[in-house]
Amino acid sequence: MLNQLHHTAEDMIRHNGGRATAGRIGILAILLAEQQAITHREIEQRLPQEQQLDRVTLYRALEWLAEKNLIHKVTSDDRAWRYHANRDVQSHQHAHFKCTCCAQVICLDKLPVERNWPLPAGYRLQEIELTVKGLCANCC
Amino acid sequence: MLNQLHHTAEDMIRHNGGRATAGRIGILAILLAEQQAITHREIEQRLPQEQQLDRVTLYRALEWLAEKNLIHKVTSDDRAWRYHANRDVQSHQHAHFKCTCCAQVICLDKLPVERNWPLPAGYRLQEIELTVKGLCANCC
DNA sequence: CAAATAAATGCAACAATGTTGTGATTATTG
DNA sequence: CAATAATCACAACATTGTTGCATTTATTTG
Repeated sequence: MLNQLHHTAEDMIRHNGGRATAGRIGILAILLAEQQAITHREIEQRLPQEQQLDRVTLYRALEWLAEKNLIHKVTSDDRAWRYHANRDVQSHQHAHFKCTCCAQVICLDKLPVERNWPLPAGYRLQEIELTVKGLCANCC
Repeated sequence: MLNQLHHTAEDMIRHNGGRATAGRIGILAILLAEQQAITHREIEQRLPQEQQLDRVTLYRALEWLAEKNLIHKVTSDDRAWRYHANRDVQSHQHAHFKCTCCAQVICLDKLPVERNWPLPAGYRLQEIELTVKGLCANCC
């Protein structure tokens, strides 16, 4: 199963004209396997012992994956970015839930975010980031 | 005028049972004078030369002010918190605009945020944080 | 398949933001 | 004015992320 994801990951990377290195494939496979958005640290922990990457390499791989729209970054209030695979390329809406107790972050893809809010005159909207905070089922 | 704000600030602090120290009063007056949400660094810069505070003191004062609901923190994507005075105690809704060019953050208090979005079963909503990103009038 | 090369990696050093512990200082109270 | 509890300043540390550069590696080319 994880093997399957590695295959998928490799395809996604090659389709974007990038080198299919063990690091990138491993990272993307981990993100594909994960329902939640996870941190740099959590990705590191999920990488097999024999394939630990330098912190910088990890950051750069994530940057590259985000650039190619294979994953996206989620801003949080603990100043650690979390990452999540983009399963369906277009419809990512940046709506997330973060548990204030266990810090888990999940994607609320169904959440409709209106794009025509009134801004002050002369302002232009580019992107909406919406985070709902609360308690997850486990922490309730 | 700034004098007036100092007076207001001092009142707000005393009403919450805190010590009215020069630092706290100065910080709160600065935040009251500001339309935007500003960073730790920007607060430091606005403090008069003869009254510079230690970084830690500033952080702790901000923490205290936020605890007492006199100000609020705004999460951003550059992992620096921004602070803004709570003029009217109840109706703060955590809706903000951030310019992707100059990093300015303003409050969009008028923005209505619905509080009854569908969450997964067992999840409880506590707070909604919404940031609209785009270009401000100056940067357009 | 081997060599060439552009891309990716690892290491060291740095930067920014924020936190913790502790002894000194100060606003407030009586 | 003295007592005292709150606040402050300093030092040291933690976390997250970035930059520069020499080394390694995936891919391409002959």
